[in-house]
Amino acid sequence: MPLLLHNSLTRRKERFEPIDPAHVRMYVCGPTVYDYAHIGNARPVAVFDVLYRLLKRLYPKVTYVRNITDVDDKIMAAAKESGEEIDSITVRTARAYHEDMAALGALPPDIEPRATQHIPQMIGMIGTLIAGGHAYVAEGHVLFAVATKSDYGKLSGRSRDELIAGARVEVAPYKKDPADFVLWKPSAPDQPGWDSPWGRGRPGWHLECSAMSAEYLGESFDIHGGGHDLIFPHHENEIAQSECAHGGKRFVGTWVHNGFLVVNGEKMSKSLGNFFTVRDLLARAPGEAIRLLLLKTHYRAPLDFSDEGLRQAKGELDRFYTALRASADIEPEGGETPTGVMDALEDDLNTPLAIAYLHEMAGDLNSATDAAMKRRSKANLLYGARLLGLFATTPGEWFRWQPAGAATVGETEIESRIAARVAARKAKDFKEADRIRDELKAMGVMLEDGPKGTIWKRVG
RNA sequence: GGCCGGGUAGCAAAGUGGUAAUGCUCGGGACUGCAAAUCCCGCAUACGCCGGUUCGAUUCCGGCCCCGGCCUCCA
Repeated sequence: MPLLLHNSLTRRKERFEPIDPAHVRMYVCGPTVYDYAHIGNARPVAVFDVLYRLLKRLYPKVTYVRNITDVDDKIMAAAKESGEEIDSITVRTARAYHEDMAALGALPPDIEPRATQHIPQMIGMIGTLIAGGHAYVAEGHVLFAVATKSDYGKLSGRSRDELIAGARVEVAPYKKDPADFVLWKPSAPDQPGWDSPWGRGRPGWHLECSAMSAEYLGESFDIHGGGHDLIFPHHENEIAQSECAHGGKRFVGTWVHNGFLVVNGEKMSKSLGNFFTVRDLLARAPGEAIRLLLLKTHYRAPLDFSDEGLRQAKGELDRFYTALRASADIEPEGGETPTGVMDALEDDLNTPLAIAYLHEMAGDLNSATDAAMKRRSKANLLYGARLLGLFATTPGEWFRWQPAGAATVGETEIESRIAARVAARKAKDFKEADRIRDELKAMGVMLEDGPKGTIWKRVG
């Protein structure tokens, strides 16, 4: 079946038709690096990682660009508050971001451009916009003239008049039109800035994505993604800048936006202070459990984050890894993504349905009676998970995971106690055997007696 | 107010014009010294409300209610 994606521009699920089937190009808005990523920031990373994997399966070449915003007023504010140098903050935070996203099993993008390294491209684009009559200089600022883009508002579904009517902020006096937005703004001597034809200054937020996507993906490309909240004004303004700078050429074919992650029904955000960083969560659950949690809900639906949800996601992976561990000696047969999983993902990234198939396959594997069936169902489970980026670890590693700061007991110690228990059981001293089992359980180690002997796992 | 997403069993979460996947929870059984894991069976009379179209709607259309988001930095 063809790949279907919900396009925010048409508000419909439509067949994905790449501009060049030989080379699919995707841009996703990345982080502003001034603080650790929270779980809400991680949702688009997980979602677009699945899309990236799927596209790579479907097309010979895919270029995935995700930017890093390293010049921004929030970064400047963070530097002022802590006294840490801006460069130090952005480098350190970007590194932490990479670590956290890797822990979630996300593949790195092909290109990860930084705003500060593309100032000339941005200045060039502003020049083009001014020359084309789409931008003007006012009091050291360069502003985009919204009135020059007749279809401005097509993505967010709002007219220029509505924007002005709904505006809740004071309009800067130098704007010709209240809806105009900043392309370039002047920097004070103590603020980061670059020389430009309009004086020393820095770019407006929307501009970097237009300049960098053009640099690496061309004036028109296939998919642009990000969180739902970016539709307005960020993506709307990107369209305006890019299309006006490129002679009206269509900027992006398919806009994909993920829904919000909420906590207790409320939006999670840094400004509300009700957020969990990925870092904190990784101390409480394996990264893959966080990833599964993010993919268990369809990407466009709201996702209510909770400890119970995280616990359940961990439990589901326990089930999968239990099945894999029990079939460790089975050689998987066949290497195809199962049709159910493939169809689900091609239908607008239906990850919850794909995961449901995974559960059925785990059941098939557990209940398989003959070797051929086992080989086949193990292959289905393994290859089904691959596009979702799951089962990145081995059952052995998975069952060794424990939360940070947990009471711990060494593996040799565990083995020797198990040996003592085996001896006790052999001697029919079940009281002693149960005592050892309870003792280990108190230390977070669960025992399972099976035909092949006793195995153990750590539990969170 | 405008725009967008959502409202499915105890929880989570898919989906469909002909009485609805999957996982967890729960009950029974098998296995086990007992457990755990696994398997088998079962469970609940689950589709926000009101109309309309239809032989038939949870699914299509209209209206309404509720939750959340955007309209200001934000994934």
